[in-house]
Amino acid sequence: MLPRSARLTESERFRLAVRRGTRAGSRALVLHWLPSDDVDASQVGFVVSKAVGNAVVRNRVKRQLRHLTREHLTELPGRGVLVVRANPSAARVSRVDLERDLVLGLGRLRSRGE
RNA sequence: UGGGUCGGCCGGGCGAUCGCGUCACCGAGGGGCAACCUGAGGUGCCGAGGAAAGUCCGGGCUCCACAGGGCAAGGCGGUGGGUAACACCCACCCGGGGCAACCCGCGGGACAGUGCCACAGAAAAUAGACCGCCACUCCUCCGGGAGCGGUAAGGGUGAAACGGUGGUGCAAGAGACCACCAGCGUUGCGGGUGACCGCAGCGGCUAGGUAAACCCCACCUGGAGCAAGGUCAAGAGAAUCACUCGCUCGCGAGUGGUGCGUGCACGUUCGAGGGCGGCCCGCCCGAGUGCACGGGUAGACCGCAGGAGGCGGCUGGCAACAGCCGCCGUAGAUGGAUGAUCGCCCCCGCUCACGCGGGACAGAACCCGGCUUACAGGUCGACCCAUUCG
RNA sequence: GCCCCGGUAUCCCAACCGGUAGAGGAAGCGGUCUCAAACACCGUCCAGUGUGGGUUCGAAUCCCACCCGGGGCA
Repeated sequence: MLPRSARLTESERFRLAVRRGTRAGSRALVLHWLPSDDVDASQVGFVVSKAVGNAVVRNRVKRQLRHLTREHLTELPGRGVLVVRANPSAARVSRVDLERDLVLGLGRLRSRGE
C-alpha cells in the first residue's frame, strides 16, 4: 500500500499528467508521467474506469496497482506525478502480469526521459 | 429405500510477516513566559455483505412550510391481526392447480354512467332472424315457387351467441309448463370479531366480457434530501463610501467600512415576487425579484454510528409479534482504508500416484424495516407420496 | 442521492388511448440504361418488436420484474 504522502489527490494534477505527461503503454496499463518540482515527493494516482468491470473488480485492480507501485517507487525517472490507467484487459490479468506491465512501462518512461 | 414439498443456517477455517485506515495510549523534536498547541515515529484494538447490489416501497433524522375551502394528481384494494410504517409479515376466507405435503392469485364494483369487443358470423348486446322448421293465401310445368305471419329446437361462425339435460306440450316451437342441476336476487335461522359458511323457504326464470379502458367506492399521501443541515475559516482583482497624504488638479497611494459585478425587464402600498405539495379562490410575508453574461469558492470540524441493535431465557399469542430479565459492544473512508507473501487444513476438477490448477455472487458511504434480483458449495429440520419389512 | 428517456428488418425509423407488424428512407440483390460505371427508374429480399411473467379472446402497445444504452439535476 502506498503511504498517504505518495498519493495523488488533486484532480487538477490528474488532468495535467494525462494531458501533458509522457505516455507509455503496455498490454493492461497506460502510464502518464509528468516531471514536477513543486511536489515534496513523487505522487501516484490511478484511473480505473467502469469498462474494467464492476466495483469489486475495479477495487481489486486498484489495490493491486497501489501495492505494486509502492514496491517500484524508486524506479521512477526523478520527481513528478505518475498516473496509472488500467485497460479493460487488466481485469483478467494475473498479479504477476500486472507487475511485469508496470515495470515495462516504467522502463519505457525512463528511456524516454533520457 | 426412492421421489417430492416447505422452511432455517453457513458463505472457506487457523496461524505468521510486510503494508493501509479509524480510534486509544506513548511520544523524539518544534513553538510558547505559561496554560497549551503541533507532532516524525512507535505500541495495541478493530476494520465490508447476505445480499453491502437494484433503488422498487416504508420510516427515522434534518431543513423549509404548517388559516381554510374546492378541484385535480399519485398510491393502495378479500377479511382480521402484527408493526414506527409499508406495496412487508402472519392467520383465515374465496377461486384455481396437485393423489398429497403444498403452491398460485393487482382477490372491491360491470343493475352509477361512458367506451371497446378486429376477422368470421344472420346477429356482438333493453336484441334480432341468414339457412331452416311450421300454418295460412296465391301460383304451378306437381319438382316446387311467391307473399304474409309464427318460431328459435337444429345448422354453421366465433374467445364469447341471452341457462343445461330429459320430458310434457305444439301446426312448428319456446321456462309456455314439469323434474333435476348450475347460477342470480331475497327472507329467516344457526356459526364466525370479520371476509364468509351451512340449512330451510320464496321469487322471477337468466343476467356476456373488459375496470393491469375511462370511471365509481373505501382508505392513504406536505416538499425536499446527509452534496439534508449546522459551526468556523479562507477568498473577494473588480465595485462603492469615508478619512488621510501626495502632486503634474483629476489621478495615485494608504487605512477603515460595506460588499460579488455588469446589462435588461418588472416593482416598493396603483404590490414585483414568494409561501400555503399542483391549479383556482382565499389568506399571509413583502422590497426587492426574474433572466442573461462575467467572476470567486469548492477547505476543516460537527452531523457520524447505542440502533424500531444482536444473542439467550421466561411469559402471552395458532402465528407474525409483543412484554420482562440477563449478557454483548461490532467499519466509518473522502482520489475514498481490506492488498501482498507464506504454512497447515477443507471442498472441487485432472491424474495410477507424486503433484498441478481452481474456490460462487459480489464492496459499506446518514441509519433502519421490507421487496426484488445474483449466487459455487455445504448443512439442519418439518412434512407428503410410493414401495418393502415389522 | 434524486429523476427522466429509449430498445422494432443490416442501419435510420413508423405503427404506441389493444385487432394479428411496414408507411417510408438508406444499404444489399436482380434488371433497364451505359463500352463500363455513377446517377436515375423498376422489381425484390429482410423481423416477430431487449428478456421473462401477467391481464385480455387477442399485447410492439396495458401492468410487474429484470437486462442493456443514453441523458439531466444537486
